[in-house]
Amino acid sequence: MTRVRRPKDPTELSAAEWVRQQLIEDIVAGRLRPGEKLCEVKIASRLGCSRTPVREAFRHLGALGLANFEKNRGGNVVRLERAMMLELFEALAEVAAACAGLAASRAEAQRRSLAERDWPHAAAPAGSGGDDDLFSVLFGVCGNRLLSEAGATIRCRLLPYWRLLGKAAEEWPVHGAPGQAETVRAMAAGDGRASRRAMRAFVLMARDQAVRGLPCSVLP
Amino acid sequence: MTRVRRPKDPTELSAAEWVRQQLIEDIVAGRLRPGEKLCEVKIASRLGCSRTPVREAFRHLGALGLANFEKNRGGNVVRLERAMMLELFEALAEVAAACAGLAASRAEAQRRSLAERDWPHAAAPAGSGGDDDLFSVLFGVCGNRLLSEAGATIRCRLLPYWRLLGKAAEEWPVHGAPGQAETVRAMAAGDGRASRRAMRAFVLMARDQAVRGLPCSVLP
DNA sequence: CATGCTGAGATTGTATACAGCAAGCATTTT
DNA sequence: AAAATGCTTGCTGTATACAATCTCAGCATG
Repeated sequence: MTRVRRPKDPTELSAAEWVRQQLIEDIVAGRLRPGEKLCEVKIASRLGCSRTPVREAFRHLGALGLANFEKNRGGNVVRLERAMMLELFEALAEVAAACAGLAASRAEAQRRSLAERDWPHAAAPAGSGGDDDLFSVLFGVCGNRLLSEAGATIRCRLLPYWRLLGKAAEEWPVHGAPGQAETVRAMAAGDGRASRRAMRAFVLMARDQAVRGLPCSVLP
Repeated sequence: MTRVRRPKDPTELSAAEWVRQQLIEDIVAGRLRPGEKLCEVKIASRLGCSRTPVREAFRHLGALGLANFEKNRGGNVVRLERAMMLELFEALAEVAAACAGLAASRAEAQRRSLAERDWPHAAAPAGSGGDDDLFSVLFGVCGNRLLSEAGATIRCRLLPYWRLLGKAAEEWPVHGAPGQAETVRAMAAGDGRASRRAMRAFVLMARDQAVRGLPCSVLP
């Protein structure tokens, strides 16, 4: 893998933090693939720092659920099994539904802004980094940082697989748009119950499509 | 603070992990109080290890939201403000409601076992460590590890303040029991919608009582 | 041929050394 | 006297050294 050096900009970014961001990006973007071994020394030399910041970053990845580490045996990028992916989607559905429900009861101005946007692409686990898709905006206006973070974390864990959907993901906007639009309408109208229901259904539909789309070789 | 040494039992517990557990217990039990400064050197010497494992534990506390760390300036045990406590309770209500809803749709045997227990004390943020209160059991039977963990984490962040409620907490079982019983009944009956509603109302009631009970000196 | 042992190499866990940042205090300057 | 400046001290961030543990090829043995 190509060697990267951290920009020599000592402003506000410790090596540990930089490494952490770098590794998360690498995992989400698929440069570090599910199941891949994470070796402190190799990562450290690739990123041009010592093992210490790498270790701290590793522990953070572990806390986020993006990697597994066993004592004295190093770690791997988490490789989801079907059951776990179903759980992740289920949890995402619940958290997103809760966010939608709360968002529906927030200040009307914010909600109106939701209805007026045009939503770029489907949002289920969705666009790799852009922060203007349904979820990112939803998490922004729901008014509860904890739910937002929980949702964002869960989404992060699904993203590595999103890329692998390939063609199936291309069809997403087509099938996803109606559910997404319905959710947005309900939120804009301030109907909490309908928002929850629509959001939950939307994510669960995404789940079915994703689980169907991934062959057993990548999702055992 | 009294000096503690980790048991010299090399079975399956790295120093870092031990320190982490120790610090979490200290925070939840109030031995390390909200706002208290966390100094690597002092903690390390108190726990009889070097700074390295302590640093890793610190990062983990940060990820859990139990402590804040600023670059080059060390950290403190998180001190909640009223607004944040409200957010935590709100998030807990949503997550617990989701768990209750899911639990209501799981295998009947598990649900029946819920109805037959007798519930020791109220459960809102509740009992410091026991794992037989409503929440712990709920998280166990809801069948979704992610929601369980999210809920447990949020609860952990509230626990340090629970202790401070003092007399108000004593009254808890009285006011809390009805809502709790209703929630359990609904889950045992397999009524998802009622389970969610009852659980949400139950936690939000706990919130109001907690926020009322804490003076401004401890909850700015 | 299968099985178990062994020792070298690799990798992690922990301790320590060193450098850099931050806050407080004393001294100087106006 | 008040403000500015430069030390001093304590702490954190990172690198590196050392110890403990795991892995696995190679060999002996049944």
